[in-house]
Amino acid sequence: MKIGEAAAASGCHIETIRYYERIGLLPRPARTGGGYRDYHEDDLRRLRFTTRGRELGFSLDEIRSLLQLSDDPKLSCAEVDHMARHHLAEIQQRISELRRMADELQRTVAACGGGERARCVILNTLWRERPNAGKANSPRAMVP
Amino acid sequence: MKIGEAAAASGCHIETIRYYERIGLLPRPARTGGGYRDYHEDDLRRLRFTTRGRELGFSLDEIRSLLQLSDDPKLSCAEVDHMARHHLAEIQQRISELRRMADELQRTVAACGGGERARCVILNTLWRERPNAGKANSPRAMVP
DNA sequence: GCTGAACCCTGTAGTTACTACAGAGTCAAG
DNA sequence: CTTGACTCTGTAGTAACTACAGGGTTCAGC
Repeated sequence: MKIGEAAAASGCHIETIRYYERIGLLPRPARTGGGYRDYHEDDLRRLRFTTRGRELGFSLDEIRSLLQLSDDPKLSCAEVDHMARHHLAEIQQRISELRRMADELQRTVAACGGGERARCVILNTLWRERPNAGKANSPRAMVP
Repeated sequence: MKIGEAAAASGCHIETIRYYERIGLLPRPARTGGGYRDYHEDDLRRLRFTTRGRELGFSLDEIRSLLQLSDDPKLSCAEVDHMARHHLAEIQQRISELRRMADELQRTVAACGGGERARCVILNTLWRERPNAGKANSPRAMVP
């Protein structure tokens, strides 16, 4: 099957498939006489594994590891399990970070309400001092 | 004040401040005789506005717009309000997407439980066909 | 046999928001 | 006058794609 069909079957773009091949996530497929990529069932399975992993938020590096682990005949489930748990923890972290943002935004837009105040509540929030200044990014220490 | 102090006072890295200046988000500050950047209270306020905006998840382009709107004497609160609501909606979108991931990951790691099965439950999930294949990325249509 | 549309190829450059150097200059203390 | 901490410019790297430019291939229809 040609790359366009593989793209349609996997739900990702043609360029993405070529990108995955370029970075070595997918093996180089067979070629037709005219130089077109020719995907077989196995290539497609591997591609689907990748897109599925992306849908679960895994990075391409993590997916690369998962594929290697999966290829291993004496598969260690524990390692996969550890990766998944670690990844889940990261996602939960991101969720709580986003929720913090959403909560604060919600409060400010509720206070503003689209009205015509002298000074916008939202902008005031941004100009105001932060409650926990200097802790967000852990910048390098200043000696002087 | 020097850039290192500004970094400490704003909670972001020195390189980040220079980056903001380079892309025109912050105005070029005064310079000392030796060529060092010399930040004043106003520069710091603007920098803090930016880091605060980042904490709320706004993109640098959005922050640029917010700064312009804020500089406008006949400030239109409605526009700021619209931006904030739009941004909030995007964040909520991302939260629900992450929650979808977290839910599915949670189910699989719960089913696996770190045991030594013949075939890992997590990997099985990845190898399995997706329930809604081909819809995730809206790839370009295939005519043939 | 020829044309045109639809598909495919390689290679490169752009995106976001930084981060990490290299190689040099400045400044204050000892 | 040296040393160490700080700063400067400029460039290149990161993740995961996306978007071309400039060509080649395939095939249906005439």
